[in-house]
Amino acid sequence: MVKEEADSVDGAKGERTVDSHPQDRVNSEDSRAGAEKPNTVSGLHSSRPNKANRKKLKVDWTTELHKKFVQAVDQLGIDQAIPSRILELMKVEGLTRHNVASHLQKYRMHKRHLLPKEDDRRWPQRDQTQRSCHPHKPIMAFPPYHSNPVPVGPVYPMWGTPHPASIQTWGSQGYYYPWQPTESWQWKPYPGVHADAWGCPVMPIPQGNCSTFTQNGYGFHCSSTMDNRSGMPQNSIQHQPAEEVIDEVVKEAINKPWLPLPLGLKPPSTDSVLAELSRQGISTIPPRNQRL
DNA sequence: TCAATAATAT
DNA sequence: AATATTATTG
Repeated sequence: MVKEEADSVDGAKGERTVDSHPQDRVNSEDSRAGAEKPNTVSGLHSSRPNKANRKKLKVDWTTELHKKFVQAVDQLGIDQAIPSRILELMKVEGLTRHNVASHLQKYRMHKRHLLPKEDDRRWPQRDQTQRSCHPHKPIMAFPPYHSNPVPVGPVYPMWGTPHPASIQTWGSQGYYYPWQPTESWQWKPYPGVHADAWGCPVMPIPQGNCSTFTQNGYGFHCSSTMDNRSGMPQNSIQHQPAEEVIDEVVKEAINKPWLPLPLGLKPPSTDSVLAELSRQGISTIPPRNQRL
């Protein structure tokens, strides 16, 4: 049992391709995936595959699952981002509060760690199915005055990002998530959100790109200054910014709507934003609380 | 063995 | 609910 990754039908990928499963299977019992799946669950005794054994099976936090998780957290906002609520919002059968709590823990930890620090290069992605939306890895351009005139002040505590309610946003309207889409985390910047929604990089990178590229002032380290005694190909990013870089920028922009967009990013149209929201099942913009 | 990740305990 | 600890896995 252990992981329940198996059931991808196609066999093309070990992982499932798209969520498409409104209700994930958290530990599928299907041991049929080929003689494998040794019963790790010792306590599992044949009989009803149903609920009897759903105790020890591990939840595989696939991207899809995680996506839901993140979305739930997003919706709830940091105030309500509590395991039980998250659980509800996710509506994943079989998932327990504990599962969520555990994941939340990890989630928070990671955020804490890689946020205040330099690049928040996301976690390793375990599913490369839907890679970034930039097939050709265009390069991002940055304003020269990049030294960030914006007194972005303190680094936000990560989980408690301020609610820049009064700040002008990209869209013509002043709208955007009150609690802000704090997800600099996910493997995919925004699942299902396409380039059009968030803007596409359009310009080649200037040469002076070595320093920082995030609006915060921190960014990727200049590889030329690093001692690569190991002779690693680390300078690769210099000439060809990985999608990570792009992701980085996009995320940065998403996370800090109140900052000016970096050159090369076009703001999403209000329409696309709304469309995306409704796509995600959000037809109404929650003012603040979801609580009752 | 070790690191990562989820489960379980406090 | 949050955090700490333990267990499992690769």
